[in-house]
Amino acid sequence: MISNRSGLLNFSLVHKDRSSKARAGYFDTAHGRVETPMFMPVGTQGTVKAVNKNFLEEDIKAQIVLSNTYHLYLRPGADILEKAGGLHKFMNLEKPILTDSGGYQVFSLSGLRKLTYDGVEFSSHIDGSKHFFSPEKVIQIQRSIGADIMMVLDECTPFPCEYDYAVNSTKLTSDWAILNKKAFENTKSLYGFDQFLFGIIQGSVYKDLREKSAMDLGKIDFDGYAIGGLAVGEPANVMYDITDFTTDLMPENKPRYLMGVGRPENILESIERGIDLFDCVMPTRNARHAILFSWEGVLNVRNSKFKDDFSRIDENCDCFTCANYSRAYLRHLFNAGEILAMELASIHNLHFYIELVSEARKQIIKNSFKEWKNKIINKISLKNKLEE
RNA sequence: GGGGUCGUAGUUCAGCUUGGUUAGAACGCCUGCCUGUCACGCAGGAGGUCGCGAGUUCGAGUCUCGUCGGCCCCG
Repeated sequence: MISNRSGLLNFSLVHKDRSSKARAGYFDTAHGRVETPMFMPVGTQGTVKAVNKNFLEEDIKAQIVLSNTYHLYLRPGADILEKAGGLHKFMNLEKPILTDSGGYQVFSLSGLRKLTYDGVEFSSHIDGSKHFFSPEKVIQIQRSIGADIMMVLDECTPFPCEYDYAVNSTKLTSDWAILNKKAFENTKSLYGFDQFLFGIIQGSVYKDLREKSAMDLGKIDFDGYAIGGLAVGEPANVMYDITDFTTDLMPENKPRYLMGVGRPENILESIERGIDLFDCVMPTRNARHAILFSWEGVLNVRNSKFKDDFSRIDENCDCFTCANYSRAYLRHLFNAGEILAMELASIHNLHFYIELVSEARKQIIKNSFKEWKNKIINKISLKNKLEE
């Protein structure tokens, strides 16, 4: 049965941690189940950069991938995606897909943009052509994409952000949320399966605005709720504080998604504060820049000390890269500018991120999350200090 | 043997005509950064007795002479 009503996503809590707000759960989409906490690899342009389908599914074990409305709208365009039968068929991925609305791009590519109550006018980073995004337009595009989970159009405030600006911005995001929901209800899935809609709570670093935003959005029955506007340059303790504050105001029976976060330690701290979903470019972008994550901390595999280090990146990792190649070989590939370097590093980093959240889930169910989290974070930061 | 030409950073070169702060570039090397991805990107750093020796000059990578080495041409 296809529905164009939100509030129908089946999210089940499997276990709640006794000593923190951490929770383990799952939800189902037409393209499969997502176990939470979960990390979503970022596939902005309909591809997780440098990683093919086989590795994504079988080695990395991604359960859901994030893509992007702004980028797919500009290229290849909604018409091509419709002709292809949606993004799943186009990129040949039978996994759940969540699409960001483009709200972040409006903020991050803000060189040329004009915000009004009706939407945002912006110019393409590709050819400079002018375009207009409204809540309705963004829903329509996400229908063409066929994302399992669509995100509302919002305004992502920068950091620092003046209080007065944040007040107006948060109000705009709340007003847009209503329009997003209406557009969602007035349109239908194009490809024969249910799509869901998540709202985004804004409010910058101001608790009263976060509270207002959470209340406004809470009145609208979204399938899940995201916290936006964090990890944009504010100190980590501020991010944790706002996250902790905001999750208390979010429905318990719906997925909570902290957008754009983050470093491994950010993710663990946020799981502790009640977050279920994450996405971040860090494992993939940093992989392409030779930064590898591991259970022992971070290493820059371009460093000369690895030139004759034939050990694996991480003794405790069983990803394809670690099973087959050494640090010295990775360093050689990066130094030589070989494409394989980015592929192998991306596979490893994504494998690590997904294993990190999967292990967190197991620890939550075992009621040992907090101890485990402290141990892991100490290990990672101790190693990072030794590196200095 | 005679003539020409070139010797400057690890590499390839610029600077010399017209002498003047701390001799530059590219690549390479080293290090750091990256949080709802436009970008195999961005930022920084180390590295040179300017082949060697004299001379002219207040001052020489630059002008003069010698010398050593590479390459080319003529015998």
